Amino acid sequence: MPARTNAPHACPIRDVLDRVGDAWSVLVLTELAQGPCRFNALGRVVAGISPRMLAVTLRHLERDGLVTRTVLDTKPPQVEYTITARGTSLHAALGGLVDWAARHQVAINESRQVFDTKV
Amino acid sequence: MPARTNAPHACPIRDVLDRVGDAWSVLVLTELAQGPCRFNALGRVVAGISPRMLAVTLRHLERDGLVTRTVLDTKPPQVEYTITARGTSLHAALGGLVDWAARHQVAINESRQVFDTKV
DNA sequence: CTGTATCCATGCCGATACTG
DNA sequence: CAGTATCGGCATGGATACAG
Repeated sequence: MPARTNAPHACPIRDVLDRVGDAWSVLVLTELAQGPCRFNALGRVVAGISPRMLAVTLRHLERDGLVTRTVLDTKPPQVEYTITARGTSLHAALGGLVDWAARHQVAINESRQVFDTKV
Repeated sequence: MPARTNAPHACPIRDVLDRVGDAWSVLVLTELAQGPCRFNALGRVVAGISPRMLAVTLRHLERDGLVTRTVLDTKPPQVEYTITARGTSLHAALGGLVDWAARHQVAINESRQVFDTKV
């Protein structure tokens, strides 16, 4: 039962946590929270992401109704991704966690160092 | 750059999100939020977890100062795990996300069905 | 520009067996 | 009871090449 491979859980909340656990989803969502963005522009801002993972991530976010995908009939064609209200609310909910992380980050690193030197 | 394998990120928040993304960490932390628990008792409650992953997960949580490990000198020796204040606060912060998930879960599933039938 | 298809290295994690 | 050691399958995701 390894996280997101199988899902025999009765707990549907897992779906959402799995999305949050996905590194790229959070980064992309955070980026789109600042305004609409095109594919390659996202690829540049979210450093290190491959086209493949960017496409997969965007597809997931779109499937969950967190972002919308609109094709502009420019030449050459461009695609703009925009965060939805639902996506914005998730980003806000995520903010609570991020705040927690920011507040405890130093203490956690200290704990880790102590733990590592003891072992 | 797959999530938690490498970490060339300047973003330290990732560490925390990685922990949240780990399925077992959240489940174990949630369980311990209800009160102290011993190793095998946890193994029974967190259905499906292997001794290995339970040990790994608990060590991670302990390393981050989210739980404490106390050896009782009983016969046979038992080990009790207890959530710390820091762990409790993380669990609380997690609550915001869980609430969000609960509120949007139905709509998300609808979006997924729509998306899947369109493709 | 915006993706998709394929290949393959990496490493996670379940199973099993064993120790203090 | 509370773990650790080892093995191996398998999903994840990066690299590359290519298509619309």
